[in-house]
Amino acid sequence: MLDDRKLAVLRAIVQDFVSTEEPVGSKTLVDRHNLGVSPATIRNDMAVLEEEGYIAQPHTSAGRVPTDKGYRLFVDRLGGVKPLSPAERKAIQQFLDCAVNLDDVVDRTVRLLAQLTRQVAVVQYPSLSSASVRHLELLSTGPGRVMLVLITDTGRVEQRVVEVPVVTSEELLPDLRARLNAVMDGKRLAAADAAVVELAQQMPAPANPVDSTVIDAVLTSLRGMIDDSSDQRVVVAGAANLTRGGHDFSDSLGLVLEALEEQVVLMRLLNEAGSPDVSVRIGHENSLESLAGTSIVASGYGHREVVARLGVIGPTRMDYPGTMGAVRAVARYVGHMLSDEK
Amino acid sequence: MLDDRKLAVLRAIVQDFVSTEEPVGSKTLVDRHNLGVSPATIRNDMAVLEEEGYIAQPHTSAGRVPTDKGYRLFVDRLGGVKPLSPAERKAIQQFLDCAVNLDDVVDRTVRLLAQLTRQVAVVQYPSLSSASVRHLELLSTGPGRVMLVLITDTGRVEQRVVEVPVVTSEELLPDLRARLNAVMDGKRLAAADAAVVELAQQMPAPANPVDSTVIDAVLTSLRGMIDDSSDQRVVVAGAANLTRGGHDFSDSLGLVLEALEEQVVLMRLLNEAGSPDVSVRIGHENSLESLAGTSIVASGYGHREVVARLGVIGPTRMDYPGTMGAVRAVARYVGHMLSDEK
DNA sequence: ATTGGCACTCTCGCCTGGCGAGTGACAGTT
DNA sequence: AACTGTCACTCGCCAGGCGAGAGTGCCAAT
Repeated sequence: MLDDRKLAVLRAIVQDFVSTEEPVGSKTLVDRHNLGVSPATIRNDMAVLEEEGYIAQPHTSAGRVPTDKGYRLFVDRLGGVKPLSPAERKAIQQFLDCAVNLDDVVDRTVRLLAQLTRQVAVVQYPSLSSASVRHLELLSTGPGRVMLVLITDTGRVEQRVVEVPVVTSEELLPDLRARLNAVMDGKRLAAADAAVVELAQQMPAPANPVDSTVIDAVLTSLRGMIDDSSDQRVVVAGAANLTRGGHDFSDSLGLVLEALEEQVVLMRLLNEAGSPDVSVRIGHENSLESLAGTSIVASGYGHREVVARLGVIGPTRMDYPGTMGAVRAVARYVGHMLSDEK
Repeated sequence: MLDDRKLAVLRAIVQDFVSTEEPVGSKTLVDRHNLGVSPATIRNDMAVLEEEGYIAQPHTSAGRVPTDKGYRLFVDRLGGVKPLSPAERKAIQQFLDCAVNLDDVVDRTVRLLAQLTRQVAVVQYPSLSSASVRHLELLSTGPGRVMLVLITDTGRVEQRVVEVPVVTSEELLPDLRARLNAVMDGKRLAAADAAVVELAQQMPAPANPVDSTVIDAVLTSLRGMIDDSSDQRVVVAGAANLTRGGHDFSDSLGLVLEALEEQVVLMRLLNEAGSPDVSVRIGHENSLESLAGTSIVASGYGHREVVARLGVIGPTRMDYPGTMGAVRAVARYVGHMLSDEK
């Protein structure tokens, strides 16, 4: 149905349209790429491609433009992934190596990705639920107040303050802390929650009845914290890049900006393609109406297993090979990062 | 020089222009506001106002538009501050009361402010340097690794991991922690830094020579953390609001978005007007070239003293009284919030 | 000081016609 | 059977011209 030349034509159309941002006609096509045939032949091929729905013309007697379906074919079979230059790789490494914090890692990653791809970058924090507990700390931060600090092996720190009824006895908190760490340490968060429940039942009845309510308060808050912090965070950078380039979707720009501020929406978009490797969703393929004109290139990242996802959002007319290369490279480096830095 | 009527005319021009977004002429002016005079009189007044630089016309024979100077006069002497409706106040309170975290407070505040003013909201985290130390925790998170967790009375938590040469002796960390807390507790961060230095000198020479390097590593990292974390963070929300309204500065939109992603820039903008109360910077009054078309309404917030600032950024053509009212109200509520919640 | 009238100057929207890019169809060539 | 050259045709885009409308500045009158 589609012979090699037709595929070559489609590839050429995509490449030209991406770089010039203008509908591309048969003449300019043969001029720029040296396909060994005449414009007329190309026109016939283009007619077929249009019939099959891979390209379309914005209006009669304008050049052709790839459709979502056309981009999809391009990404799957024609474009490939363009690896980064050694210089770029080095720059990535140097930039990320300076990070001291988990926050810092994420922050640098998202900026880097935005700059590298010149598009909007989105990075999800390493999920807590797939992380395991490294330490739990209980601090008395004032009369009647206890602060819980939970530290995971991905370097994330979560804190919460609990109001407890009264001043507790001296040894209560250290004791509770020791017990909790004993059962939670090294466990996955989901498992840790179960461990807390179990511990609550096995706890010896405390000497002081007030202590019992304190323990109760702390444990419920802790469970709340575990539960609550599985809703993950994402950070965004490079929104200004949306204004670059032919303001082809200038009216939908507001809608896109709105979507970028909705954590849950971004989360869903990132996770829609579950593949741990780099994946692409083009135009209408993603579920959000307001993002019909945009594509999302995403990838999981992590050390041994995928702990979260990152990606970029840009117009469907984007440089897929380059973007995919950048996303893949950054995802890998961040993965390494997480293994040794924290 | 400017009699009462001329001021009234200026006020009317500002109000009309803000609501209609179109240059306002003498006729429509007398129609909408019932100044008891004829258009011709208004024209004379407008000529004077223009001569003085309070208004300008985009082109001959179009209506008049307020200049930055005109807005300034309006804000200082004519507009006043429009208090929020009781319903709005209640909504603010309810929305903010749900916050559990410092992060949560800031997050909710910035969203609230964006929604209330329908503009871009900016909230600065309570500064660490004006905060005081509530607790310092040292945790061993693995062989050769120590995590520092610093908690301030504003509820902020800062952490950092230190690589130490070898496994430390059992009592070293608890001992060090006790000493550090003893000298730092309750101190302002700036003072705490000095206290750490002093402590370093007074420390008895440890039994084990390796311990000495550990102590060194921890203390330098701690000082780095104190120093480092005085660079504050800001969060932004409502960027989508920039696209609302007549795309009068559509070309500069990209520049504004870029500015919004630069933490340092935002910080400077917020702090430019040092007044603890609500302050306004109009158009070219703020130092950034790319924000020439925008105004910034900001205010300090905090419980007893100003711990940080918040504000909104919008087009110079904005509803100043309403915006100022919203900013003031939110700043106050967040102040209350900080006093008791954390 | 205020007013009504009048001439003037702009911008904006609309229509127009010419231009050029690009196509589809068809007949000719290899 | 596939490719090529050609030609008529269709549109969108870009001045240029025209009229309407809005608003001003000035001046004489009250």
